[in-house]
Amino acid sequence: MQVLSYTEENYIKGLFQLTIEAGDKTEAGTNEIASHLGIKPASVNDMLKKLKDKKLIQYEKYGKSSLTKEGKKLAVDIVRKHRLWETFLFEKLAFSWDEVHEVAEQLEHIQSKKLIDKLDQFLNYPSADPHGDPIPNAKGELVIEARKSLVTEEVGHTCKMVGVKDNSAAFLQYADSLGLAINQRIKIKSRQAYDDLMEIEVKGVRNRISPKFAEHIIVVCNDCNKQH
Amino acid sequence: MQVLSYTEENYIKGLFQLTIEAGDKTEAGTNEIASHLGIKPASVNDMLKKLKDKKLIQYEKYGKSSLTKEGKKLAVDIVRKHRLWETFLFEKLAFSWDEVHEVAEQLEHIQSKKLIDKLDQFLNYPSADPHGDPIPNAKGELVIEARKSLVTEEVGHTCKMVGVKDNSAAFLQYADSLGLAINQRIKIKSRQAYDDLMEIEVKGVRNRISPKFAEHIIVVCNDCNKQH
DNA sequence: TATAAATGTTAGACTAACCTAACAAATTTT
DNA sequence: AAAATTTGTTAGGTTAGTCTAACATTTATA
Ligand SMILES: [Mn+2]
Ligand SMILES: [Mn+2]
Ligand SMILES: [Mn+2]
Ligand SMILES: [Mn+2]
Repeated sequence: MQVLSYTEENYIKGLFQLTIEAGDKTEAGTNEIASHLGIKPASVNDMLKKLKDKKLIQYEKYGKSSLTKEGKKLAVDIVRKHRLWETFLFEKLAFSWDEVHEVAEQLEHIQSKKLIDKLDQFLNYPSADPHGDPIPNAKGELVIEARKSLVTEEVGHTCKMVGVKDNSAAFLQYADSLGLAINQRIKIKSRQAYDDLMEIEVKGVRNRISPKFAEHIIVVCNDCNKQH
Repeated sequence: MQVLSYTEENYIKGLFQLTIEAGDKTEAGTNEIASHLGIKPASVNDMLKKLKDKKLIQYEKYGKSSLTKEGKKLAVDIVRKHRLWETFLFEKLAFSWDEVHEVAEQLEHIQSKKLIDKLDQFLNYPSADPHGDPIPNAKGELVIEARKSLVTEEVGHTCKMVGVKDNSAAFLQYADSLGLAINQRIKIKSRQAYDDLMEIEVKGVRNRISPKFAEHIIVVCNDCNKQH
């Protein structure tokens, strides 16, 4: 397994997030990758050629890009490191939910297999990071449960929050203020037909939230599964 | 306080090690810095000009280099991070003595004041790393005790090991095999006049060691201090 | 003190990772 | 199907950090 540069790692991880992890797509375009990484399309184009040469992605001129098996393996490994570090920061160093991501962006690039395996052990092999995202195991296996967005949840159902789609501090702080956290139960009380505002109940407290906000809360719902 | 690149940090740290930390010098030459960092003198020369522009070092053409106050502050901070991470790896993740340095070389460059302060707290504000080297506090204060090399120790004295001067795995493993570790008491039994081999006693076991080896073991000695 | 050796500098080149500006292809809209 | 828009590529530059080869200065030695 080849060793990538800091920058190459970020491209591979970005492509993973845009395809496999997004769930609904298997490939991503040059401009899309560029805006995701905050880099100009011309620069991305250069890197795509390089990653193709290294057999980490599939790419043809004017076509979309996708990870090869090897590329995916490397990407999952970076995601594993990122989430284990976030868990460490949250659980052991008392970082708050919205502070862990930025530091993990740096820590995810530390190269030491032993370090990450020992960290995993130290944290008692966690299955999810502080945002509820699943942590791949040492073999690179990623268990993706049946998840959905809160915005699609039905009135009357009670679901459990398992993650977020937005990691910005603004979003996370807003979520906090509503009592929302990983593993928090959420009951959908009503949905206003006119503007789609949802009324939710969290720890006995009711609040109304926008579809834009609800869109970014990921939940699992037993009620949905029952009456499938 | 300016933010340095990964590379600039390594130069500043290297110069710190060659001057202030070596104890016996206040400045270092271009070739000396080059061989310490494993970089060619021509490249070092470029960087010295750049660091001078940033007011981190004093340097004149054909002269030696030394850290400015600002440069020293930055260097001490990197050393603090390096040693806190080594302590973390050793104490919390069960890394062995000779494995921590390599990984800490990467971790020392992570940029987050909060991270390092929290780590310090998590480790209960340690004063020395696994090799016995002092850890600067959050204010950048570095307590340097009166230390000496084992090779200069007198026969009959009992001293305490507090550090090493060589961090290579070969050296550290050799030290381990002799029962040597931080805070380990060492008694000097004799010194052979012909070849300067020293006989030491560690945990009741006697061994003979070369001056080359003894040179790299750092000790503090109460017996020496008594008869000042 | 003249010469040799060691030390330090400069010039020119290279790579990785980025950029802007101009252009080309593909897709969408009219 | 033509035009407009979006998407992607190319050419040519820049910067940081490295190198080699040639040259200059300082220091040590004969
Ligand atoms: Mn994250
Ligand atoms: Mn990253
Ligand atoms: Mn070290
Ligand atoms: Mn370093």
